[in-house]
Amino acid sequence: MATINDIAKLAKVSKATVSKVINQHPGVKEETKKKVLRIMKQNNYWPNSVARSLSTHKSYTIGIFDPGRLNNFFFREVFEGIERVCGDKGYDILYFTDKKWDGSWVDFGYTEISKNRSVDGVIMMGFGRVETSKFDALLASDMPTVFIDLDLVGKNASYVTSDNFNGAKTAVRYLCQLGHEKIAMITGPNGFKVARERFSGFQSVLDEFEISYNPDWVFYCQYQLEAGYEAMKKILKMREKPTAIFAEDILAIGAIRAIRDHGFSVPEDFSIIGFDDIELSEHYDLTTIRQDKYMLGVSAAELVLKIINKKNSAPVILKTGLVKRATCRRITG
Amino acid sequence: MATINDIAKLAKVSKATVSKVINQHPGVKEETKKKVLRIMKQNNYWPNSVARSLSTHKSYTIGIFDPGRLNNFFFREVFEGIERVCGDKGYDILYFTDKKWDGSWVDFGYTEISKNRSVDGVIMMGFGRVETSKFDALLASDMPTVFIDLDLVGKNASYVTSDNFNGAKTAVRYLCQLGHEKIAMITGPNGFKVARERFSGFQSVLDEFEISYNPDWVFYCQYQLEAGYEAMKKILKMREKPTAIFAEDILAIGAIRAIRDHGFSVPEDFSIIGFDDIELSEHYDLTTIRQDKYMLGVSAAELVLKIINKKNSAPVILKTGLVKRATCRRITG
DNA sequence: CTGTTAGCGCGTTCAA
DNA sequence: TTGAACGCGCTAACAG
Repeated sequence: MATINDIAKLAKVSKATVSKVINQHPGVKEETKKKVLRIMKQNNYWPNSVARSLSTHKSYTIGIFDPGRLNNFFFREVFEGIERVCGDKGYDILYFTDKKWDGSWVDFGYTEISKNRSVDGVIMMGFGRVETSKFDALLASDMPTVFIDLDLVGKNASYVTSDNFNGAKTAVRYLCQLGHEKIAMITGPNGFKVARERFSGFQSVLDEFEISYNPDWVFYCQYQLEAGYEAMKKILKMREKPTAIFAEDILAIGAIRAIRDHGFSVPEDFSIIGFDDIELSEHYDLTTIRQDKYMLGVSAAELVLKIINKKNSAPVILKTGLVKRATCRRITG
Repeated sequence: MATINDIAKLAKVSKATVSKVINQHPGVKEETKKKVLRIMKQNNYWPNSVARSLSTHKSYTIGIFDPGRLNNFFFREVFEGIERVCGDKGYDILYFTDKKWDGSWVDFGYTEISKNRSVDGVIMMGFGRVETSKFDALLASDMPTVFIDLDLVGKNASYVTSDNFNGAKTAVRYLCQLGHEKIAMITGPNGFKVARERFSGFQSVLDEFEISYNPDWVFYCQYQLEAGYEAMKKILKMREKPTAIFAEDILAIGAIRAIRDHGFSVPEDFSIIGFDDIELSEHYDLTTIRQDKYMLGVSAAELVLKIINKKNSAPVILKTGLVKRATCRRITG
């Protein structure tokens, strides 16, 4: 690979001059500029980005921390949005792997890892739990940071999220309007921020419709199909059963499978409404609340670039929408 | 962030000594080593990887080119395997985004992009078409490279793939053994290497069972559910219909949906066998040939690391397996 | 065993 | 308008 020195010699100028044309600095005679550019083309030269990073402290790279390893129906779509924006702006993506040998990310610190690799900013996704202390250093640092679905702000940190509270309200309200008064909720771990917000929306609508809240009909579980399945099995064993269930998509799908496996059907016996609208949901004809995952990624990337460029860093909250499919029906009191 | 100089001063040694303890070079007195290590800990110091890359020409980073942008049921799982191995070995992953502004990857060249970013090796995935010319430069270069599902070898290049030919044979043979003699195939674009191999396997078994080959029952289409749906619609309109269909999973699922939408059922009216065993397949209870996608990723990452370390670089071909579920039935001649 | 010195490839003053 | 010289943080001979 040719270096800036090679080009300088071939063009019979100093490397400083070459550097100036590369970076489009003014103060280079048009003639020599042309010449340098030509030599660069001829030698298929492109400045080495590592050396450049070392001296500019800028890498045109966005780091991503993602404990879910993309093994998740949700964040895969988010990733697409991030990729699109980064590509358009000339950034590549550094996906931080989870190193076993150094005690993993948390022990070493997100800030250190990011600075060490000289990424220009980081996106934190898939950290659902509400234990913000491990992010303290990052929030206090000057590393441009954007959290997805965790409303943390800091010196150079902000977040993007869907409007979980209102999305949940839309879901439950829809159920109520169809005549349901006995509504269960199967949701994520109690420690998860998004799960809490959705639960708040759920309760809020119950109040609104003056429906009494039954704690036996609320299930907290891991975000896995099997967990939704098990929760539904418990519901099926109750003497007093709900007529409708609100659950995040993957859990809703688990519930649907449990219902079918036990000889019941959807929506005849139970109405189900989801939250997320993951790809799988369409295959189950699941009525659900759609989160625009691609836009979540786009927004996160755009926001981190804004912070990098010292523009505003206001959090972004995305609207959700009701997607009516076939798992909810009207019931008559 | 502390630098090696800061540590050297604090420890009252030269930075060369610090460098030696960092890199675990022999020839440092145990005592000074302890001291340096202690100072490093105290100052939360970790060597800057960019500077280190500049002087060592090694970055502990594996690059990935993936035109499918992970927006694909298949490569998402592959990615997990890559991530696992890279993480265990201390490598991060640089995901090359598709830049619009520089004429995209192909115009600028995979080799240049890789060298420019100083990645230690690259994995090429999701390049299905058989147009190998655009890889010529990469194959001739000394950049350690591993292709997934494209049997290209070069100076420092090799590949991993599933045994598509034998996998396809297993699938079709299973159908034949169930008594099917009228078998259609819905497959990917004719230009795709994996599609060709599977088609060869298909034909091979037809010969083996002395079944005449009917070209009207072979459909080439994009790897999209809708394409499988449309192909099946055509089959449904034929007067002489096959009794079984062999198709890659996403196409098989499209076919199943078409069959159901038109009032027929699986496997009563048509037996369907897939290839891939993507996540979605289980939800359709699709009998299929499983590719170990996670292992494909693991193997690719291990192979590229071997090449980097000048070990052997023999191609890896992974076995496939038959996963019996509910979409195939025995028929009586 | 330890320190000095010279790069790695590029950006950026500051003179000329 | 151009170039010499220094610095980014670290590694790698080579001396001492």
